[in-house]
Amino acid sequence: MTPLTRKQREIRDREELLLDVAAELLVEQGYLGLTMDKLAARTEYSKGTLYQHFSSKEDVVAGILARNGEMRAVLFERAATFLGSSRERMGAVGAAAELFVLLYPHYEQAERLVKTSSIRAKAKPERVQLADSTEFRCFSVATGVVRDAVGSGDLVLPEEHTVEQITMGLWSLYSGAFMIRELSAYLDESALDEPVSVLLRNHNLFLDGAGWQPLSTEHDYFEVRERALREIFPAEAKRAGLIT
Amino acid sequence: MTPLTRKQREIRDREELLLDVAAELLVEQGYLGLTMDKLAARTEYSKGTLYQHFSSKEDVVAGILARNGEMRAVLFERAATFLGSSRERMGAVGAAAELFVLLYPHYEQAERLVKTSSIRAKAKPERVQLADSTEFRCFSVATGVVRDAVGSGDLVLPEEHTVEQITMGLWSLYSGAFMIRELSAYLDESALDEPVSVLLRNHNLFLDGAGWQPLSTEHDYFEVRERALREIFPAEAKRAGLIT
DNA sequence: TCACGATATTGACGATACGTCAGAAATCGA
DNA sequence: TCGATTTCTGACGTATCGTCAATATCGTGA
Repeated sequence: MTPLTRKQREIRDREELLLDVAAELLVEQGYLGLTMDKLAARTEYSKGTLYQHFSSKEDVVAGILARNGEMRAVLFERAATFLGSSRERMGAVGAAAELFVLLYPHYEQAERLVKTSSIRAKAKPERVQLADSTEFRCFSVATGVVRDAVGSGDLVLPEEHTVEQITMGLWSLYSGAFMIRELSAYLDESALDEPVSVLLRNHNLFLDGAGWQPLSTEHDYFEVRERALREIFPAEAKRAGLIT
Repeated sequence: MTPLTRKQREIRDREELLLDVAAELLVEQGYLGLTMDKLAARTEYSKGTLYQHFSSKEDVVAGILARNGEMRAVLFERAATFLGSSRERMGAVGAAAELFVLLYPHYEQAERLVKTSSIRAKAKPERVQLADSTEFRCFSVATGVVRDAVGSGDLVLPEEHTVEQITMGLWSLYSGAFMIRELSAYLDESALDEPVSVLLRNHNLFLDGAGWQPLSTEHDYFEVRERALREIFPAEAKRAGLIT
């Protein structure tokens, strides 16, 4: 790595600023309210300059996704270092996922947009790939924990099942819960007032179903979650209001 | 209900046509490629006429969602009439969910868009509510089956758990799997080649974890799925290629 | 310090798409 | 048949995207 010139640093910093302001706009006014003219006005750069960074409005959204995806991957990787049984480590990874959606509430919106194929198609391929790769890193971290569980004997895979399948089940449980949580903002009156504690309970049911030891009936995974947050993410969890 | 006049029928039929063509455009060219001018040109109506039906482009997408949502709700309601144990009936509901995504592949795309708040905000509130209510009907059908299971003693809810929570877990498993399936179109190389059989396996793990009798270790739920499709949805399942 | 070529920035502009509305066309009723 | 009413139409005003010729800034060597 050669050191960056001043100019290169300026450009990198400017891109950060642009993404910050774009994320703000996305939260405040949604996808349709995020316009290149507004972004230019708020950042006090011209539209031409914006287009030196991003090929299109959709590319801006992909940029937001890629940047926050990187943060999520880092959280997942840190979570996997939690000291404990394999199932406890998976609990820590779940806690990281939870923490992430609280810290970056606009991520899901950007994700949904970039997963819409016609929007994805207009973003720079490199940026889309970068965003995808951060998601893949997260998935890999989780799969690694499942694999460790199989290796240590904590988890005996039922016949025909694979480690990826278990990961995919958990992944689905989390993404479904987060989606419902976000939606409940306008659906409000649902019998599911506390999506997050529901989430950990379902995480436990699923892993119990797979026979991953120790079962939730024998171990307090709510306590594990709390401990993981305190030990690995003290600052972030405080910021998100998950611990005091 | 008073009978519809000829004019009213014409208008209703026209709306069907508009939604058909709009769904076509959405599939072919995506959200950004679906334009009101194209829709007008293809249907040979003028833009003014389009706007007598829909308040905006976003409203068109919500219209697609509401119409297909209605079909999904009907499939779910039929599935719940499957004769068998409570857990077998839930298997039938899962099969309906699977069938639906195969029959209406564009539904998910429309759903993702309408769940994006700024897009939802531009559609007619009645139409959005209609789309929401069809989803709620599906959720209710599933919850009803869980409740029956509790009533019959097939399922003893673990302490602090609720029927809605079980439904939400299953719902998440399905929506997560469908999302990944759709995405794998461009992510391709994943260790998850057969998202759907993975799905039923995860469905089983989750319900086993909840202790819903009879457990998948004691009963062949792949056979149940097959039977449900043949008995309740013979025509649709054939069309989707799930049975021959 | 200044001059000059290279690089970065700007904002006006063309193109496209949305949503509207005044006028044209079709329908209805007497 | 003809006027009233409803429906339909597409040209138009506005907004936003993405471009590019013109302008400003920067870096460097005399």
